[in-house]
Amino acid sequence: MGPTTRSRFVYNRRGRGGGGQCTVDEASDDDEQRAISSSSSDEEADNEEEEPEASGEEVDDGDDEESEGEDGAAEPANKESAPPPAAGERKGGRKGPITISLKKVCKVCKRTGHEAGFKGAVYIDCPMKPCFLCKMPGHTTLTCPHRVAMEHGVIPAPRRNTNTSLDYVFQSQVKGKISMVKPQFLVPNQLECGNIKFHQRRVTCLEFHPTKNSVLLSGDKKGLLGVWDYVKLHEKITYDSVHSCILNSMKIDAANDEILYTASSDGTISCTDLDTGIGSPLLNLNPNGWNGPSTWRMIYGMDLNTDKGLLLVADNFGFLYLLDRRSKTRIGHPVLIHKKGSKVTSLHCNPAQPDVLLSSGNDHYARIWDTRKLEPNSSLASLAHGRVVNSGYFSPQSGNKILTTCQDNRIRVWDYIFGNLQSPSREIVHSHDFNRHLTPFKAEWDPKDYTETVAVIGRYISENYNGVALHPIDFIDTNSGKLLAEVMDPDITTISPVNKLHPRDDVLVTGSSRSIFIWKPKTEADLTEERAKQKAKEYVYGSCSRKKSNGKHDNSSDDDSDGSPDGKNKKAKKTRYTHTVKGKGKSKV
DNA sequence: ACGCTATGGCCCC
DNA sequence: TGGGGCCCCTAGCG
Repeated sequence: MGPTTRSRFVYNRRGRGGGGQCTVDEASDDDEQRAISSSSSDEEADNEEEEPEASGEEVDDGDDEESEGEDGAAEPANKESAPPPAAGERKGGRKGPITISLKKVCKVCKRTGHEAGFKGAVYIDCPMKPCFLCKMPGHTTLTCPHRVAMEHGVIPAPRRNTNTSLDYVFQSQVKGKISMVKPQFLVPNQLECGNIKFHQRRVTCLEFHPTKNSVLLSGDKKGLLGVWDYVKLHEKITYDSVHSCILNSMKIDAANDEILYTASSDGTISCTDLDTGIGSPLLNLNPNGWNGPSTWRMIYGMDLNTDKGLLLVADNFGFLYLLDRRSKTRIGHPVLIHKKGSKVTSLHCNPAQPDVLLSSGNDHYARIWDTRKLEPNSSLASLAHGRVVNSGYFSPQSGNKILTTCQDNRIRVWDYIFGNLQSPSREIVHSHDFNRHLTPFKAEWDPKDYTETVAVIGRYISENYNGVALHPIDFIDTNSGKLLAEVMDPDITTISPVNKLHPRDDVLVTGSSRSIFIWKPKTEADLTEERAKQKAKEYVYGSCSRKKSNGKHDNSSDDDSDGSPDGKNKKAKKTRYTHTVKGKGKSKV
């Protein structure tokens, strides 16, 4: 029981706002936090308590759902989805054959005759728009060929143990070798420590300390930098004066691990001594202050060439700057590496050959450079993308592969950088398009996976998970495009664009809105409890199902956002979105 | 319960 | 080539 309880730190499921989420500051002792956390049975209790409040409508609810069918204007309690006339009917004169379908107005395109938007936890695409997932016209997400079912969820299949001779052979000969070949891949899918929420704005970057196992660095949109220990949560330092706006990137050299480099949209690079807390500016691209957006320089991409002691930095006008780490001086002139005036979104030095640099940009390209011979138009390769490239990374071990995330909802993989780079080896359709309000999604390699296969990335499009719209974090096999795991928790209803895997441990850290979450793999005990919980739930549904449907508030996270569309946790079938691979040379999707 | 707003990217003129 | 407007499966605040 312990572990799962642990995952529910958010205990203000009743009163919004007043309930007081458990922030790290307030309750420093994590054991106490565990004690307060609510178990699943509490949840049920809450639900039932809430029901009487809305009981009058609840009854209607049930009836309507039945009379109108699944797709129609069901979920009338959902204020938005119910068109005004229908709502009126319902309020006053109960059910009846409410088939006033005439005035269906689409919330997306504002035209009549159809409806789009959330129906409970399911989002209905507007048929006038291209597919939200693959961006091609002619169909919607529901019928998108890239929407395929995932075979296995995050919960592993039950262990086979038949004690036959075959099993014996398998255990003694085959299995031993398999684990030699590839260590078991453990998905950190269990919330380990609750809602860590000291950032006041959305989290924009996260980084594990390269040598101290439980030390984590986090940055937000305001420029706040947090250095903290996720085992001893009270050990936390925040720096609010290092940067004045979006903290875009952080780097620590493992060989010199007390110095932290940070890059920000305020146009500066700063280095902070983590021992003394003293910071000093390394670069300021806006020495003359604010003169309007057309001149203000922002820094997004940054990386370290540890061999040469170089810091590589790129701005939103397409220029790359080289800095000598020690003398803190610029080397040479800025070099235009992407279309003039376009943002360079990320930089990555090849782990095997640090002189080789990968840059990604708003000009729809990722480019490979030799930093020893930098000139405009001297890139070793230009990798074309459909839209803005959010990030590009060499594979963490050999540096032979490239993984990019592009706003055309595709993750691209190049298997061999010395081969033909004309087109990617694979394109994996995956929902990570974003609007300006979110931190860009970036698919990142699992640094522990020396087969250089697994990547992690948050998902934009929501999925109906037991009646709640959630945005999972996806683990993707970049060789096959298969979804290995989707990580989510009913308490996290916000989108999780920032994800980082621990360099050594099976730990995932997620930045979702203002909150940070730590995930670890599920233990046997977790699984057992989960099954029990599920069983209990089934029982409740079975015995008093009709009344169960509302509970709009019961799942709201601390964020208390209305990012969760109303009425989303109606009971509804689980639908899954996933992704598919497009092999080289296959017809255009 | 609203309504506002971030300084995103794209399209169009 | 540059500015204005438009589009949103956002989130949090007043």
